[in-house]
Amino acid sequence: MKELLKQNISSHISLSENEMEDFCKLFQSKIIQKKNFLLREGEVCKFEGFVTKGLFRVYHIDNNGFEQILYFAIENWWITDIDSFTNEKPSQLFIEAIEDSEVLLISKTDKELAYTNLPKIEKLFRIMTQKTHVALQRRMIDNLSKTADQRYQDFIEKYPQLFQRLTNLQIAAYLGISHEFLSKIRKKIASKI
Amino acid sequence: MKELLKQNISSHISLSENEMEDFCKLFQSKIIQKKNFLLREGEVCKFEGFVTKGLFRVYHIDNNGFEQILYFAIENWWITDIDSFTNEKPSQLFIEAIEDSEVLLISKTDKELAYTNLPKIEKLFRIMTQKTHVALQRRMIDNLSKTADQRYQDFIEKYPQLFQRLTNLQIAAYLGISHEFLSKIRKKIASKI
DNA sequence: TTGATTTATTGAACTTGTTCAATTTTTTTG
DNA sequence: CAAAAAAATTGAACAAGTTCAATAAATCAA
Repeated sequence: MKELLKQNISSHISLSENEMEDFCKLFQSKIIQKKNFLLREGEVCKFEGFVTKGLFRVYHIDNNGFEQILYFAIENWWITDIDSFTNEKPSQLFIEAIEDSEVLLISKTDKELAYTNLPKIEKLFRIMTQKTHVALQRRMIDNLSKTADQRYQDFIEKYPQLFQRLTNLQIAAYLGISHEFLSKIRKKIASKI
Repeated sequence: MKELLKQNISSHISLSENEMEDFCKLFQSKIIQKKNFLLREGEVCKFEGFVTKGLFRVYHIDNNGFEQILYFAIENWWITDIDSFTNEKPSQLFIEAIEDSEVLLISKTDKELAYTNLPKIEKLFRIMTQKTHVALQRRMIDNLSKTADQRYQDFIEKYPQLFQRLTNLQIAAYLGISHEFLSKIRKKIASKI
């Protein structure tokens, strides 16, 4: 059941079987039904999670009541509010299950413990944070330089499997546009084929 | 001369005097005159840098020839293309000195060495990457939810000292808007006072 | 210090994206 | 399966931001 997690860790660093076992023991499985929350705004994020089943959206609600989706997380992705988790402050984000889902959670204390016991874990999370940072940097550049139309087509191309599991409302909230405008983009694209 | 660097490191982790000395020895000073480059698109980024004097801009040029500024770095800030540096691939970014500047550079091999010799260095860079990631995440949300007007005013409020050292062209390239539009925003704000 | 270059401002026409409201289509749930 | 809820589409009027071109102001280099 923790096979996917072990596989994911192995793709970043190499651990002995014992080290892997010991580290993975620190994770606890949690089932979250569709439309339920792993985290709500105002709560302190007490976990770092690894999705083994389902799909989550991580979003923020701005002052005008609009939703901005920071990212989605499907199987084999990590999920947390890194700001709230590391600084132990109230989160500004919601993490909601879009499908019936399962996550493996590790608490902050267990993670800190792992850092001290096994420096390779520190390396693991440094590498992971670096990778997500690089991805976000690319998205930042794209958002600054591309039109909504281009960003939509890039999204479909980059995440074809994810795309099929999302509604247009969710994709629009990720792209930072209204769903009506996304609808018009889709129409324009369809007419070109 | 490396006082600022030591101070910066101490704000993230605690090292003994010896550890600090040994680590800081790995950095070499480099002077970069205004309008010169620390890194150009296509080159592999061989360093991680710490700015001790001056001001840099880190930017990308898109397919239409437009500049997007990812971030600025002044004294006490770190600077690198983390994607190019960690994955040893050609950079998509330019790093250019906006003022006569000085940076302390550490090479990839020396940094890797430090990681192995002193796990606390791994922690240092994990913490730093996390912090820049959190900052970028906030900027991402702001870019998705706020108008250019708001983003400009936020920028001035957040980085008042940096703001004074930049041209409006540079600020516009950071905010992701044309400098003409920034000019109009400035006029509107001025008329309200 | 003057000429050259870069930066900033402005206006007009245009494009991209939003808002609101009405309608249709799809999905969910009892 | 039927009713209700959620998602998607469409059009019209509007707002945000761009583009281009002309001019002014500031800075740089000889």
